[in-house]
Amino acid sequence: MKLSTRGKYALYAMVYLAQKAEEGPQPLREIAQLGLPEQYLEQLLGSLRKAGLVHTVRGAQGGYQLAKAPEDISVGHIIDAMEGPLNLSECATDGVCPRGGDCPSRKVWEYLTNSINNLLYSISLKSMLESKEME
Amino acid sequence: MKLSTRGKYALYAMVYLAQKAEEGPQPLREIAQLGLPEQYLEQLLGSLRKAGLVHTVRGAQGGYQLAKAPEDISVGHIIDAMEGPLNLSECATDGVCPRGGDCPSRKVWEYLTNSINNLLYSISLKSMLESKEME
DNA sequence: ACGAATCCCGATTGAATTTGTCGGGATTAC
DNA sequence: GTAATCCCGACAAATTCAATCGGGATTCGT
Repeated sequence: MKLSTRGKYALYAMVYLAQKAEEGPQPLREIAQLGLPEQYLEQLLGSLRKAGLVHTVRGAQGGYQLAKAPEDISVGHIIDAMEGPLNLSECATDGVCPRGGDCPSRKVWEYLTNSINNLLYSISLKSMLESKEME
Repeated sequence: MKLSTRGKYALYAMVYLAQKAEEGPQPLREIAQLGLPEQYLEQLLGSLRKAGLVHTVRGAQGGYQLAKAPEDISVGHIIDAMEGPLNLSECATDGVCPRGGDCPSRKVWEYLTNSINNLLYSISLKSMLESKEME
């Protein structure tokens, strides 16, 4: 199981923005210096904006900045915005499982989905920068 | 983030085998009654065999059975066998990250990988059948 | 020894998804 | 007005996933 580059790049970008949170809008060009393909990154930032995680300033001297405080943005928010809600098995959500509601696998999907989401949402950009909560 | 059908089907099959653990080898045909494409499932069972999770009996009256007790096989073993080791970001393992070792994202990948693996390996087929450990 | 029931396995195909690129339009600072 | 930016939909390439195909190898029962 692997994360897509969408989620990965987006997290890199968001960490960058968190670091520069006090310095006004950061242009795409700058952020892409992290080693990310510029035009692709632009798309990703678009998704982050639509998800309400970044705020953009258009025009010259414009750029991207966090829409909320770093402690209010979690890895979960970011991954969600980039890849859609974590969904290990449709069976766990859709309810279109041919098996009954007592299917042992379904319970595992639900349990895992919840657990992983808790994990993801418990790590904020701020805690990342402080390297906290990660032992 | 989504699980591939490889992992999903394999878990269904393994749960089935765990249920029939006392009844001798189960032919592919039987297992596929779960609603899984037969020839595809055959491939998957091949991977499970190579990973040492199932044991096969060839020839007429042959079939598949668990290679170990249901309490000794975890969801983690199965997912691993089907999708390779959980690897959210190569950066966390390869060490080929252009960023330094103090990259905040890298720590998150490592932390998440460990946490999720712990989760996965803590759920055995046996506990699944008993619906334990899942609240 | 034979036939039926099985597993084994590599090759191939088709679809979907991912990872980008391209080109031009809209907005704003200076 | 011009340069610096963001915005956005369409396109293309590469990769991965899901599944099928065709035949080979093993073993049971008789």
